[in-house]
Parts: sequence; structure tokens; C-alpha cells
Amino acid sequence: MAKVSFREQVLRVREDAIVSSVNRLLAEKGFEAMTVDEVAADVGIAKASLYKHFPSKELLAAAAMVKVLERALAFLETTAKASPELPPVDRLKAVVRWCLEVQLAGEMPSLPSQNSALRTTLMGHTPYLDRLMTVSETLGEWIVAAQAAGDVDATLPAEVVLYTLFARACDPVLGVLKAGGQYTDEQVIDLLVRTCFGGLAAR
Amino acid sequence: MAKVSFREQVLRVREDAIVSSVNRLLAEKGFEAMTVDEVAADVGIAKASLYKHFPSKELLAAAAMVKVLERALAFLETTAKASPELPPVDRLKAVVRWCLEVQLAGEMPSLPSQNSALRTTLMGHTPYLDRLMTVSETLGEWIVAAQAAGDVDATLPAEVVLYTLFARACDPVLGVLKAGGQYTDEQVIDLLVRTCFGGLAAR
DNA sequence: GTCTATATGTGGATAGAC
DNA sequence: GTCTATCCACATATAGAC
Repeated sequence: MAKVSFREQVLRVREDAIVSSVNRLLAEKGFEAMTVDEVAADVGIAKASLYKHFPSKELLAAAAMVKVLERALAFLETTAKASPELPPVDRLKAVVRWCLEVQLAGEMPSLPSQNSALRTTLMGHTPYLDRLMTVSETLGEWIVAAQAAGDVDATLPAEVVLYTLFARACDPVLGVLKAGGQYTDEQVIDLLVRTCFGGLAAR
Repeated sequence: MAKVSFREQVLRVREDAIVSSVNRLLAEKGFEAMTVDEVAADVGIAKASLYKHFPSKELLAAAAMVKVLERALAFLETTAKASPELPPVDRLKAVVRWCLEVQLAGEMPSLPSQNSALRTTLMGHTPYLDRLMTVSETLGEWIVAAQAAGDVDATLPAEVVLYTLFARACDPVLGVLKAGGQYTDEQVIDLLVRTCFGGLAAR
């Protein structure tokens, strides 16, 4: 039994390596531009072996998306437990900040565009949908609480706030500012958090 | 001579039709997902004919991007001349609003991602760069003026404001809210202009 | 399960007749 | 300039030996 368990563990490690590569390539080039050959080369295994683990390119990407959502969920739980007294709006800011850090690290895949093959798969992929729903529900509660506390504009539908947060997680402005090279990573993140919550207008 | 001029005019009209199709498909599916076959089918001509007008898929897309920038430039000029007394910040809001309307109409191509084949072409395509620079300079002046007037946060680098405006022009939140179907087009635009300038935080 | 080698489909681009 | 027919590169996916 120990032998079988060991093999399974090796497999899990390999699949983790695969998913990590996919995650990075997905963030770097997007789903359409990423090729399965690249993934195989990056992981260092043959393409056919990839298909033994994941039956299609879409499901390969879906596994990476699931992993990102799980990292997000872990962060949400940690934040909730580590600082239960933190005002909801500050939790939301921490989430945005975390997303931007992940994006800076090249590990945040961009949102699948409305009519992509990936999106179709994801919309029928329960593991993805479940985690997406959990993330949305948790954030939704924080948003409502932040509105009740008077820290987030209560005249904005909570749904709009949620979608805005999701969009800011992959904001292309980060890449442009980073490429400009005249700000540190921390400054870029600060600027984006400010424009997200404070807007462009003067207070 | 009249005959030649007529032919040239017919060609121009056809090229306009091509560029319009490309523009729409570009907005709908993005550069990578758009195929030249689709474009040809949409215009109603053979693919080989397309290549007589534009030597590559990239330059085909570039022509569409140039056209969008020219529409934007025309809007900027109209706005400047029609209401010279309008506060700069309101001009900026009008620009965002216009971009969102164009996006709602399915005519706003999304920003080319950092490492796309299209981006490489655009960065060496003078007609595109010239117009992009003109748009940026005009908006830059308005931004500085709006900051001087105390209407736009003067502690934000003007450059950051500019990039943010560009990003909001293609904000994916619009598509999601529109797809949700519980807001009118005007409500969606109002919400996005509000979150862009006012931010998520309460005032 | 991993490999090499290949099947199959598709997209960008072109040849050549009209 | 427009068409039909085709080339060629490349990407997803699979066959079959080990």
C-alpha cells in the first residue's frame, strides 16, 4: 500500500508542476496564445503525457483557474481569521492588493473573454463554478458589511462592486505601469488600490 | 479622370466596409480569435481579395485600430470646440462615457495584450503611433487642467490617470453588467463612470 | 505513464485564371 | 481586383511501442 501511495504522491507533485506551468503561461500569454507544446516543454515532459493527465487544453486551463481560486479562498480565510476586527473595507483592499501582487508575480491569469472556448468549458466545470461561487459569496458579505459601515458607497449595487473588484484583479494598468519602470512594485500597487477605491476625482 | 476617381471611391468604400467588419470582430472576439476567413465571409469577398487591400492580418487590425483612434480624435475635437467652457474633468467624463458607448455598440477593440503579435506590429506602425500620441497629448492636457482646477486628484501622476482612462474604455465590467441584463445601457454607463471617477469608497 | 511519431484540422498567406 | 484552389506552418489530439 505504501508503494501505491508513494506513486500517487509523485503523480500529484507532477500534476502540481503542470498546473503551475499552465498558470504562469496563462498569465503571460492568455489562453489562446498558450500552446500545449509550450506547456509540455516547460514542464519537461512529452505532450502525450500531458494528455494522460488532462483530457484537453481547456480542462488543463480549468485546473489552473481552479488552483488560483483556491489560493484566493485560502487568502480570504486567512484574512478573516487573522484579523477578525479589521473593517470590511480594509479586508477588501487587502484582497485587491493580494490580487495585484499575484499579478505582478506573473501568476494571475486574465479573465476569460466573453466568447472564448475556455469560458464555455468553465461554465460547465463544477469544480471551477463551486469555488467561484464561494469566493463571490464571501466577498459579497464583506461588501455588504463595508457598505453598512459607511466605508463603501452604499448607493452602488453590491454586484457592481464585486465585478469591479474582479476586474481590478487583472487590471492591465498594472502591466503598463510596471513596464514603464518608473515606479517600484509597491508604488504601483498603492496607486491602483487608490484609484480603485478612491477614484480619479479629488476628494 | 472621372472614371479613375470613381473607381478609387469604390475602393475606398470597400476598404471602409472591410475595416468596419474587422473593427466589429476585433471588439467581439479579440485579435487572436478573429480569423481572416471570418472577416472575408463577413465582408462578403474572397480571402485573397482581402490580402490585396491589406498585406497581413496584423495590418488589417492596425487599420481598424487607426480608425477607432480617428473616431476618438474627432470626438475630442468636437468636445473641445462645442463646449470650450466645460470644466476639464467633465470633458474627461464625457470621453469615458463616449468610449463606453462605443464599447456597448460592439465597436471598441480591447487593448492588445502586452506580448501579442498585434502589439509588435502596432509599435512599429507610424499611422497608429501618431494618432495614439495625439490622443494622449490632448487627454494629458485635460488631465493636468482638471488637476489644477482641483477636480482630479492632483497627487496622482497624470500618466496614471491617462492609463486608467484608456483601461476603462475597454473595461470588461461593462460586458458583464450588460450580460446580466438588469440594467439599462445608460445605467451601466453611469455606474462605470461613477466607479471610475468616484471610486468604490463612500465619499 | 512516458515516450516518438503521426493523424487531423485549421488558419494565414499565395498562385494563377479571369 | 476578384475569384477558386491550394500551399504550408502549426496546434490539438492520438496511436502504439516500451
